[in-house]
Amino acid sequence: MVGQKPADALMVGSSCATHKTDLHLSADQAERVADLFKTLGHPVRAQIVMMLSRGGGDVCVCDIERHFDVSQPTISHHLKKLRDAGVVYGVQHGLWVHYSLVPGVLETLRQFLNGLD
Amino acid sequence: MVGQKPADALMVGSSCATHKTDLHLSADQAERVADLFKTLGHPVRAQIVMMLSRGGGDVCVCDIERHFDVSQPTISHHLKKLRDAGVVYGVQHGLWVHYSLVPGVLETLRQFLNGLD
DNA sequence: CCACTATATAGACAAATATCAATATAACAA
DNA sequence: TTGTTATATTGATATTTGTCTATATAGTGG
Repeated sequence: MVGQKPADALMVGSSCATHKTDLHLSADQAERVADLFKTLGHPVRAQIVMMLSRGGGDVCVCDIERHFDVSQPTISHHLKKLRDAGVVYGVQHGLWVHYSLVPGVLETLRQFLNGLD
Repeated sequence: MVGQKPADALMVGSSCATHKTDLHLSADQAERVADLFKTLGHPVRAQIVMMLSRGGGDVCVCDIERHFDVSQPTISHHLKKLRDAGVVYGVQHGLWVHYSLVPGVLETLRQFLNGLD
């Protein structure tokens, strides 16, 4: 939880003219949303997610590696970040591991974005 | 541009069974999408964006500061990151500055997310 | 001009991140 | 068992990030 004031500190007055600032998003929810955004906030990870989506899942790590000009451990590191955030999962098939998107996990972000503008 | 292979390196064969990995997202586009995601990838910034949306724009910095338990320069720093990413803009009104969302800027992300799953 | 206020900037520092080379692990195959 | 291969982990290192205090900037009002 980062720098969040208690709820009863919201909506107090000020001398300037704008007060339309209630959040409608708890600090916990903000934390989860931000964590997902951060996870997608690297070009390699954004593209991995897109590959898994486009490929319909079950994409081999060896095929992921081919698309990028970074080392194998770096790809493995990005996959771990995606796994830890609950965005993807991997299944072992013999020597290979096939990755897929966790279904519905990006719904949180869609809802956040659709609530905006 | 981060660790992106040239396009002609895509879709080569492998000994494992999955090859459904064409990207449909250029490296430049991935960079922009990731940059926006990264910008929203902090709980304070995610909540600032939500406040601006909920408030319909023209929200005073002084009202933003009230919601968080971090110092004034830290809020200023986060607003700068949001400005630099083209997510928000501020207009001076006397001593105060009113921030708003840049209209439509999050459309890129909606499109990215709606193309997934 | 001077004091006061809101916001931004500069500088310092700790923590987190991205990357790579080297190594470990685990599954297959001979 | 021994070798080979795909992926993960470890450890080192450079860069980036988030935060603070202190200070600057710019607008308001006497």
